[in-house]
Amino acid sequence: MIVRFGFVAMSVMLENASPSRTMTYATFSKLDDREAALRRLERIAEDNLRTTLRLMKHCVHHDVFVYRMTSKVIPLATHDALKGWNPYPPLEEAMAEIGRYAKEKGMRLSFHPDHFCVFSTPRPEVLAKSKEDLTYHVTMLEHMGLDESAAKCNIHVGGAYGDKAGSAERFVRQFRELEPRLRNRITLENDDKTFTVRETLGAAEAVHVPMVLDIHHHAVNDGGETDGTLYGDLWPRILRTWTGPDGQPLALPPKLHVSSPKSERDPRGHADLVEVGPLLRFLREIAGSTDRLDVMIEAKQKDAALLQLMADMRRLEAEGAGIRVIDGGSIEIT
DNA sequence: ACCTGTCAAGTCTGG
DNA sequence: CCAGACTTGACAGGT
Repeated sequence: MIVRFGFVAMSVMLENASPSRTMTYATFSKLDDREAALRRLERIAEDNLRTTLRLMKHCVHHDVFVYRMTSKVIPLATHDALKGWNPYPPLEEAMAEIGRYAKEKGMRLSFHPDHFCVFSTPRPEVLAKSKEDLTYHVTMLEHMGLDESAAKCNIHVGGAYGDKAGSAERFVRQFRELEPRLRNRITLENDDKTFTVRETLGAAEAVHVPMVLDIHHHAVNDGGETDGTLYGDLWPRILRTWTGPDGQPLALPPKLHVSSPKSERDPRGHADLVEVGPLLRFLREIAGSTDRLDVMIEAKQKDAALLQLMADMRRLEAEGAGIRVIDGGSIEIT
């Protein structure tokens, strides 16, 4: 099994490399020339896209081909007071360049809309806002020229509202009503408080989208599953969500999210780095089940955490741990 | 240059 | 029923 590693949004190694620069609405609304203010937002967005491309080159330099872009590319993109603003035309070239570079280098790009994208909500206005938010992310991928087989948006099922089963059903119902353009862009991830692996998997199967397994979320919200049910039942079903109707693997390999608990006091928080031991144990358990796997590192130290993890992998390789480090961003479990 | 409070958002909890 | 917690990186405004 070939495993590629990636990281999220920003680098702690590069200087002045935030892809999430912004302007608050308070500042925007104080500017008296609205058109000029909009141009300023567009300029910030363009800078964020240039920085995103710079981060992608940084990835490739380190043999990293899995990268999640920040959701905060276009400041105030979905703000209610900016309805009617079309920020995309001036950003088209910058977005196209990102897509071209990703395809040229074989990079897997993704988005993870924040927890405000909730298709289980009972509130129509929140559902409408969720559609808007997802549309924003999908529109960017479209402008990048990355089709739905190449780039996805990962979300959670959402809130439980005191009735988890009913909320899951509402998720499925409301999700099915989405335009195919949005539906076909989704992956679903188990969360750390509410929807467990089994519950998320049920929803993913019902709406026919791939499921991303977050092993840290599972550790703190396991729904009483054992290793036996995880490896014997749930994981094979998760893998099946990454195949087409013909049973053939999708273009995108299955994806895993990995992080380590921040502390005993805050077990759900993300630590600076990722512990190599538990991750490697998991990878070994599933090594025979798929040829390829992409692992998203979600650590406070971002790219530095990925580099440290790879250094740990090299050490284990030298100790004869049955892994082969292929390059700076991928390993083979043998 | 640095520090503290605020911002975005929706859900959930405590009072 | 409403205020505050939660989460995160960056702004905004003060020193």
